[in-house]
This record gives sequence, C-alpha cells and structure tokens, in this order.
Amino acid sequence: MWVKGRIPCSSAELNIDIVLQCGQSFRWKRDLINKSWQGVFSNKLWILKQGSSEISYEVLSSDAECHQTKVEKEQICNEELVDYFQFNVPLVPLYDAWSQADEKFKKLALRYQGVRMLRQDPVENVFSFICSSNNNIQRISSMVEHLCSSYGKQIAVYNGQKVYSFPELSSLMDESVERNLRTLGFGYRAKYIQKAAEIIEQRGGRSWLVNLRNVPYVEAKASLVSIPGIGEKVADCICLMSLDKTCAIPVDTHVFQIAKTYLPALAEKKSVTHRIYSEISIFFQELYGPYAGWAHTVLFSADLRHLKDPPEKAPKRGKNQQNNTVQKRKKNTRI
DNA sequence: GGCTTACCTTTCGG
DNA sequence: ACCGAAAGGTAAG
Repeated sequence: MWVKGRIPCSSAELNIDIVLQCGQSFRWKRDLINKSWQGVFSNKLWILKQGSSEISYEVLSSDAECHQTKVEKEQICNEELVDYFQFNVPLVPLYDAWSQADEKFKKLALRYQGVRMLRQDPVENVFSFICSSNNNIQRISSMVEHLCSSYGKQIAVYNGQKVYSFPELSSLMDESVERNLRTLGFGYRAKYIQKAAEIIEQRGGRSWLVNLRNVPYVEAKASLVSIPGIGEKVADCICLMSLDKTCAIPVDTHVFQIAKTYLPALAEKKSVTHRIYSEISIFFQELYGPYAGWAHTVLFSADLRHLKDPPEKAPKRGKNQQNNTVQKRKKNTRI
C-alpha cells in the first residue's frame, strides 16, 4: 500500500536534482513529466518530489510491515527519509563555514546549493562502487540495474516496470556469479563482486559492514581496502557515503583536476599515486574541516559535465552541434 | 616502497 | 559517422 508524506525542506538544504544524479546513488530515475524522482531504498519504492519548501513523497510500503497501523507506517517512512537524506545535519551553516574558508567554494555555493550527502546502505554502496572503477556513470547505472534485476527481489511493478531491491550479500557469493556477470558486461569487475561478497560474509556479513559505522575512519578504510575490488578511492566513497565518515575525500580523476587549481605544484604530476592521493585528501580536510567530504561533493558536482550550466553564449538549438546532444541528454536534461 | 601497466567494456569527443 | 581516448580504478609487475 502507498504511504504519503512530506517533510519541510528549503532548496538550500536540499537540491534533489543534483543530489540524486551526482554519482552518489545509481538507482534514481527522473520523471520529467511529473518532475519527480523514483528510486529504491530501505527495500521500498519511493517517489519523491521537491516543492519550494518541502519534499513530498509516496512510498510503496512492504508487505512485511502490514501489521502496522497507518500512523506507524507514516512515522517510519518519515524517519527513513530523514535518515537517508540526513536532514538532521543542517547544510546551510556548513556552506557558510566552507565559503568563509574558501573563495572558490563561495563562488559555487549559490549555483550549487543544497548538495548534501546521502546516507546509503553499506551493502549497496560497496557493490555499486566496485562497479564504478575505471567507468562512467551511465554504464555504472546499467550495471547496478543488472545486479538488482538478476539477484535482487521484485518489490513492485511501477508504470509497467518491475522494480527490484538491491541483492543480499548471500545472493552474490555463488560461484556462478562471476560467469553470469561477465556475460552481462561487467568485465573484470565480475570476479571482484563475487569475491567481495564471499569475504564480507566471512567477516560477519551485513552486520559486520554496517558496524564499520562505529569504527574510526582510518580503521574502517583499512578494512575496506583489504576487500577485492576496493582500492583507496572506492574505500573513501564507501566511508563517506554509507559509513558516516564525513571527512573522507575520495580522490578520483575529477578531484585530481580540481585539486590542481588549488595546488599548482600538482600540475606536473601525471597520475594519482598513493602519495599524491594523501596530499590532496589532507589539503581538503584542512581546508574544510570535519565535514570536508561533504564539501568535496559540492565541488565534485559542480565539475560534472551533465550538471553544468549550458554555455551562456552558445546557440541553444541553432547549430547541428546540438543534434547529438539531444539524444545524449535524454536522461540528464534539467527542468 | 613508489611508480607504470594490464584489465573489460562502454561512452565520449574530436 | 568513425575511431582513439577516457571513464569517479584496482591489482599485479
């Protein structure tokens, strides 16, 4: 059954259009007609819509909770949404502090308001980001969709489309997983996924992973990088996006380029070695403080091609230049 | 130890 | 439209 609700929220506290497509979660689909978003978390299908001073939602609540009263369901859904978007963390004061610390940030702050960190499920986060290595957002999204439709359970049919939960660890451990994922185009990541599931299960499964939330950042990161397919960057993504490590700075190729604008000495460096990685991480942590990872995501989002403003002076549809772009933009178009 | 190179495949961009 | 290069890297050499 559908449960509806709303949460007061200004556009400075959340910009849903950026947050749901800036590469944190790969499971959200935009509905341009209704100006809404659909996606899955907490094993439920959510339809979200941002108004000028609120987020309204409709959620398909699971059968397992059918004994609850309507009021109880509404309260649980509210809590789940607040937890997922971390609305208990006020973003505006953080933006103020980051703007004060950094002129470059200040210039982006108005255009990129409301970019906050989601608090994702650690299992989904781990396997999504194993897929992310040497890869682009579009392909990652399709791989995550494959994981769900092959190994998740169907939780709804919406607009004629089957909707799946993210798979349990135990579903990804089987020997057959690597072979199957290879046929689905996962490439060398297929083996990592199967092995990672195995090792996480050995260490205590989902609850072991979730408990890394209660472990210091350095220790949690060390645990993660010992899992196949997880290197330093992916470990930091997981720390930041699902393990409450707000200071973690994932240094990818984008952040490397951004860092060069702060640290000119980096210009001559060809690639991100561990040494450089650490240098860049520490620089941003000292610049922005304990929520440096959150600040980094604002810079990162502002740098993503599909989230940038179209060039001011460029003709909007006058040249053949746009003929390609029209198709390419179909999933990225802004309101 | 720190720095290149191979790895799967898709998408990008000149 | 084609084709080399890049894509939110990791692990092995």
